[in-house]
Amino acid sequence: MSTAKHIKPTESELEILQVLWEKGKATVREVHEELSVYKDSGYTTTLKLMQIMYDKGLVARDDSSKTHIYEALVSRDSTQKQMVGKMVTSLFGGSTSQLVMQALGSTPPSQQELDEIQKLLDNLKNK
Amino acid sequence: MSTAKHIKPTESELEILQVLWEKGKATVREVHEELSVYKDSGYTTTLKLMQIMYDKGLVARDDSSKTHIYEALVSRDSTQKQMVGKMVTSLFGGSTSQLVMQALGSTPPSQQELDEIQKLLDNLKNK
DNA sequence: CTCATTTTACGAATTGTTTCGTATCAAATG
DNA sequence: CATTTGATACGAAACAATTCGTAAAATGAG
Repeated sequence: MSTAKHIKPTESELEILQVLWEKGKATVREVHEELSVYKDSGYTTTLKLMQIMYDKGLVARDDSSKTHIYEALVSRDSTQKQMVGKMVTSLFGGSTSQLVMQALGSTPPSQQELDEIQKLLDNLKNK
Repeated sequence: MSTAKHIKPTESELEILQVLWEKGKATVREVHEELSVYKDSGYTTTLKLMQIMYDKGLVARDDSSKTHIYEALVSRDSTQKQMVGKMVTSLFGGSTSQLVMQALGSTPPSQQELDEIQKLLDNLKNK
């Protein structure tokens, strides 16, 4: 039992999870390189954060060799679900459709993305 | 121009804004009563938070009489927009449609809500 | 008017997050 | 083997968010 599902990652932890979800497995160095593109905190900061995430159970770690290899323990999907759910209750009074309308209204996606959403919508309607 | 749009309310501040959006204007006491339903921090905690929000420019305050009357300075709509935007970048790699799909997929709205979304979708497609 | 109540103000403790400096260890290079 | 390089560990500072205790001021009841 993972018991980590209800842990809410912080902003910085989310950034790191992003990278891990994308890469699957990664060293601190690799994660830090990615973050460096848009952030300028030091290497040891990333290291410390990932150690904390390990303590919290957000990531797994293979420390069989000198350079440790990390991996996300929470899935992107479940984290998205958790945070979207939180947002729906805390900001949209529980109305999922309000959130959807807000999202679609403020930054309209491309034609192709609209088609995908349409497909999902069609699916939901036939129930 | 409010200049407070880019301030990100904290979790607790959001709870207070919730009440202010609902009530329009309210005293600290009134806000605290509402929060008490599901939270058990003290009255002075709510007071302090609202004072901080005043300093930050998140709320307005009428202190012409002893009991001050507060009012939200940031709109529910713009706050939703801001937080949804943040979530899209930080959790969905910038893809609004991914957020929409996640939201629709995990807690499907009612038939009527689906129709509303469909209407918005039709609108977006004709552009 | 006096006292109890309600309110704001404010300092400060507590807790959580982010950041970095420094020590230490292991490995590679020469 | 000595030195440089690159990695982890760890403490602690800096900052932010939350919480409360206590004081002081205004109000209202008797």
